[in-house]
Amino acid sequence: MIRILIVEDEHAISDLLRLNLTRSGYCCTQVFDGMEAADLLEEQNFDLIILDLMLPGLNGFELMEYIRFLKIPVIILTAKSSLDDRMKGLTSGAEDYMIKPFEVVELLARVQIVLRRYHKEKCVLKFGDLSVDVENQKALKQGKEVDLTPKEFELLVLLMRNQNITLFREKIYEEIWGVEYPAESRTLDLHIQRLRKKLDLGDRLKTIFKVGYRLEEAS
Amino acid sequence: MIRILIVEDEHAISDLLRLNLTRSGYCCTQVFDGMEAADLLEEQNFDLIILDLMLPGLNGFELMEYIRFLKIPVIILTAKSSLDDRMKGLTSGAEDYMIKPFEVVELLARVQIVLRRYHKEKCVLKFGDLSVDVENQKALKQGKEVDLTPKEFELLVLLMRNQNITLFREKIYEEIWGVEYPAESRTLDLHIQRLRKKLDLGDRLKTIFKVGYRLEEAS
DNA sequence: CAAGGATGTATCAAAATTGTATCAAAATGC
DNA sequence: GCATTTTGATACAATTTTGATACATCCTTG
Repeated sequence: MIRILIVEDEHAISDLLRLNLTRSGYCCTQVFDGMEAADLLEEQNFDLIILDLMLPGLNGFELMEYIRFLKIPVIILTAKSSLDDRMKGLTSGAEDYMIKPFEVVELLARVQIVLRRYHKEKCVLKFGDLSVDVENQKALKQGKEVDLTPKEFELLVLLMRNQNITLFREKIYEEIWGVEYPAESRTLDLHIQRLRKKLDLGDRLKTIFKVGYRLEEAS
Repeated sequence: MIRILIVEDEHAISDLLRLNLTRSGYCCTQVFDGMEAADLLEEQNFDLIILDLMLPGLNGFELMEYIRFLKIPVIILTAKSSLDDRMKGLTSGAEDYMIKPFEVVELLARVQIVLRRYHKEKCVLKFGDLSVDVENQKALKQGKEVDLTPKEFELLVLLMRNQNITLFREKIYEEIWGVEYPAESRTLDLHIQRLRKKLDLGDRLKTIFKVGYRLEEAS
């Protein structure tokens, strides 16, 4: 799920944004001044920020500095008049900007390209303290990279894509090894063990006796 | 010198563009219909194209298809009315668009970000104690120049432009050697080794077993 | 609860992949 | 044309991955 933070003091505009972005499948959080934004950014992670430069409380540009440090892409909203602001906004690290009043379709389009540019739409799978960047063949546990072999990685991705779903041994074997499951082989069990060990999965990677395996949060 | 192709049938607008872009130090070429544009693209190379979608002769979208094939970034110009066109333009591969009538300052800003995104502007890449001046084919380690051969340099630039991103062997090979990766070739490995040695990259240039390589700060 | 099948675990060797050294061909400069 | 540099090939070493085996342990069923 892609998370967008809307930093805008005019409630009408903020709600308009939220409505449309939510409808497009994004997960939105609204804040109405710069301090709130800074606080929230401390504790939560966002994929994109939509920022009105004319904010009460904190100066928009100071906030930009902080956001740049976090490396989160920003689309700036700015009043029609001030071209100077626009230039400043761009050079201070914004990914894009829109001039108020703006067309909603245009906003959605810009959100889309900014996200594409940041490869955020490419999927990062999450499960508890694990996150798996499929594109980059990276598995992170609590933010730290864990070295996985290609087979282990494939298996993990398969499991993560099917959280809370029981995967049959035969199904897994065919997906990963591409051939039918040789009944006596212990290969699959082995790789499951290796994943459990490397990622400390314990019984969050459940064994379904005689059937297969399932990844689910410990209850 | 950065070369921009302006494809616009209204002479007044075309000239306005040329005037401002030239003043900003870009090298501009003007054409006034799609056929001319296609012909010129056959024989010359450009860094950016500014394209009016409403063209006589060739359909703008057909031209887009061709441009996408050339991998040249495009900023689309479109009449205020047609929002549909804008959407189509974006999805057919444009990097950005502007609605006529537009502010010249805004255009310059967009040209700037699109070029930056495409790494066409003069840039010095940095990674730890390395900095690479792409224009001048110079690689510096702790400020001191390191002699790299052309192939080594190309490879380094590719890696530096994709820090923290896993580059697949096939992808690297195609980028640098321009042909499909011959499965048994050890050439790529060799050049990686040479870079590691010359630049003392150790395992900051990570091997992703069976997948490729990735440049990232040691954790 | 005991038997028997299924899974967990440790160890090891084969296979695959990558690292390294050396050398010759190709390109470049003088 | 010759010397030098760059590039890629080859052979072999080192490393990593993978699957097999053996045995321990666990689960299910009667």
